[in-house]
Amino acid sequence: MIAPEIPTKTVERLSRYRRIVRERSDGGAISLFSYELAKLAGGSAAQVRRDLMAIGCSGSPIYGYKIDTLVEAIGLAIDGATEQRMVLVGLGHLGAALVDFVERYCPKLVIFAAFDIDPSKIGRVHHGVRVYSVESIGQIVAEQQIRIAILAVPGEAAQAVADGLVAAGVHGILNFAPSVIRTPINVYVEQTEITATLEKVAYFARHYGAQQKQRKER
Amino acid sequence: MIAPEIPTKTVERLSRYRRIVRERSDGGAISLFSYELAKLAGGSAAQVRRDLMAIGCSGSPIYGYKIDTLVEAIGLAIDGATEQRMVLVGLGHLGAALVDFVERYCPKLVIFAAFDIDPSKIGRVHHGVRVYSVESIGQIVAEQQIRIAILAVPGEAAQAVADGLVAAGVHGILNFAPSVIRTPINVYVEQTEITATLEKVAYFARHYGAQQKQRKER
DNA sequence: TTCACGCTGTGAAAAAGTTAACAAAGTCCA
DNA sequence: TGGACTTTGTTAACTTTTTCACAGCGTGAA
Repeated sequence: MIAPEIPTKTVERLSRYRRIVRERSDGGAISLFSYELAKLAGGSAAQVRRDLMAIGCSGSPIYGYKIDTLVEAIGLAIDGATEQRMVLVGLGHLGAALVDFVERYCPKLVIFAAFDIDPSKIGRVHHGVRVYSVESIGQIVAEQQIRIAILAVPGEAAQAVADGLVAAGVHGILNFAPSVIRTPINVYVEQTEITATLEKVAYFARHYGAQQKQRKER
Repeated sequence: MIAPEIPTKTVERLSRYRRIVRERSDGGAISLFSYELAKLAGGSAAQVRRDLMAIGCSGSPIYGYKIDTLVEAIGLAIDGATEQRMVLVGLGHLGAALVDFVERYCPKLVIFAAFDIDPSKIGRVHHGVRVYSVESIGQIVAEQQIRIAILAVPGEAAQAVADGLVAAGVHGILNFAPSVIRTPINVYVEQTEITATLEKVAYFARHYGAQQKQRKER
């Protein structure tokens, strides 16, 4: 299989589907229909089928989609062959929350190391993750050939840290800092705008008469 | 002015623009051009102009957009007339981080109260926010006529909490829990999928040869 | 065997979002 | 004064994403 080139939005939804069907599987289910998954994930049945089609996953008109086949296919499509190691920069409240998230919900992702400037945190181990000084970012990332980094630092520090990460060989950055970072074009950056998300919810909550987003499930 | 009905994506970007131009304004700038804002925000100049057009904000070919006009126009478009009060459910690491975020970057949003099940937190004040027992959610939300809620609870608890919030009159929910919640159609729900975002970055970092998303800013 | 049923897979249409491109307008400089 | 320059406001083209709609296919009932 070459590069399937899955659309951005589909990748996101596949991840959600996987989480949902895993839960379903714990409940004893063997298979489900597209409309069931759509209801659980908040989308339309056609979209579910199309997303699954994109990764070459097919179901039967009788049983729907087999859950274990589905989990496997999603894994094949979006996970790497091996587990992927990441580093986390900034172990404040947000960083700590992220460590828990990854540990709990992302079995194929591992936070290999965390970095902070607070001397009282450096050298300690938080949830199985060792904390280093930010000064050693370059060295550790390069040595360990880490390709993915999570930024949970204050906005002012984000660009400098990002520069160091890129220089050390990182290809993907998930940035939670409220400031847009600039990188070479071959680095994938996902900018998580918590502020913007909050303000968006406030806006649409005020305009709640006119729904967008809300799927017509039910 | 009636309901301007601004597109979802535009609302998000406007929020980002505002944050950026505010910073710029601290730096002494009076006005900027669309291409400058585009570069700072990671988009195209045409998009910036289109977004600003959507809120009836106009600039001059000579100065570009005046920063204070811009901030005011964005505020008029996406903020309410008065500051909006929210409640936060779940004061773990993530919740604590969110309190800081709102305080620091969202001057028009106030977290009025937080709720948790941990007795050691209840009754205390965290960053100016008083923590109550989750049992009092309904009462406080209804009494104070809170319309927006942030969910930072474990996935298992999300649906039950959401039901209570909706019953108490909430119109908008920002859900950080990794489980999709169901609500009546007149409630706006924003599902923040941290897990999915992480996996997406991992996926695209691996496929970094083929860029999407990355704007061609230099 | 034959029919009706319900769901999948998928092309085609529609909608949403983004980029390109250009007329209009103000300023500067000669 | 007039022409070159720069950037806005906006329309049109284009791309991406979502929805519609229906043929095809096992199954189970008759």
